[in-house]
Amino acid sequence: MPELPEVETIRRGLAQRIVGDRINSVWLGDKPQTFKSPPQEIATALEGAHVCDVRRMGKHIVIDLRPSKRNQRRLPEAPLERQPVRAKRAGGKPGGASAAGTQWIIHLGMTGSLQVTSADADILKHTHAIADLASGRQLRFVDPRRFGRMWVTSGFETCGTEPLHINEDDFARIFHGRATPIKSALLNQKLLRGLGNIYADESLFRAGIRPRRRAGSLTRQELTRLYKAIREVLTEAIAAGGSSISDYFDVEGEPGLFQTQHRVYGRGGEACVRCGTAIKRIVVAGRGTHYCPKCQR
DNA sequence: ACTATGTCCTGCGAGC
DNA sequence: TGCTCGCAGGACATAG
Repeated sequence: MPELPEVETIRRGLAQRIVGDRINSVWLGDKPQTFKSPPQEIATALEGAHVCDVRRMGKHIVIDLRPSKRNQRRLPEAPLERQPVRAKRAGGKPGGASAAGTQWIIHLGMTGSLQVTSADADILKHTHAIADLASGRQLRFVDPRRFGRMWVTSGFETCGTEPLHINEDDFARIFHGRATPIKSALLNQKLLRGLGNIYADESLFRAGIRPRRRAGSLTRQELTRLYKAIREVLTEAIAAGGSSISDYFDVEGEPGLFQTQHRVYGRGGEACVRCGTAIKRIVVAGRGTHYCPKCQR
């Protein structure tokens, strides 16, 4: 399941391969829920567009496009998403630097992947979109379980703060007064964006905090440990090219390596790497949750 | 306003 | 061997 490190790995691979290229034509599949904009609108926005940049916001991939001359008509602005309660209004620049351009937004969901292939490569089952590039290659979106989504917009904004950008004080503030389990809070993209089930479990293990602890009950010392643990885990995972569990591969079809570094995720019943106690598996927020009952309090 | 839960979707592995 | 069943989970809708 692509979380921040996997999406970042994909972003880097994509940026290397498609920035500067142009989209000649687009094929979109017949699964309507994959497309959050009308398919015709996506096709119009993409066809002829020049790829300026590939960025990441949380788990979203943002492909910045300069529309073709023919299609300069502006897309509707992104609907204003409800602001998280404690989010401060960022100083008033409306839309941001690229508001003038078009953005192709892709969320990979659980099993989504993006591949840059030659035009004659076999088309995998569950391929939902293909963009023909001027270089002769194709950018393909494949997603067996169809939790992934794509759409086009301008001035894409999303709630939550990047866990690798936030400072420690703001991090601590996010959890203040919350009764929900800390694991649930970590998965809430409106608070922090980019953490998913794997890295939430791994971060809590490194911080020595039980997943069911009420978020608001964490001491400042624990929050400091958690802040550092998250940064450490994400940084290491990005360096390893992400974790390959089930369907994850980067744009070249290469798996990540971080799964060998998992200390609790997917290790229910096995011995804790630190103390040897059996790792417990419980369900929190409807998600499989793994922790060491001795190391995590 | 916050929190918890059900829903979507397919592949895979366990069990018989 | 071949079948059924249950599980995996990110984001969103809905209910409490």
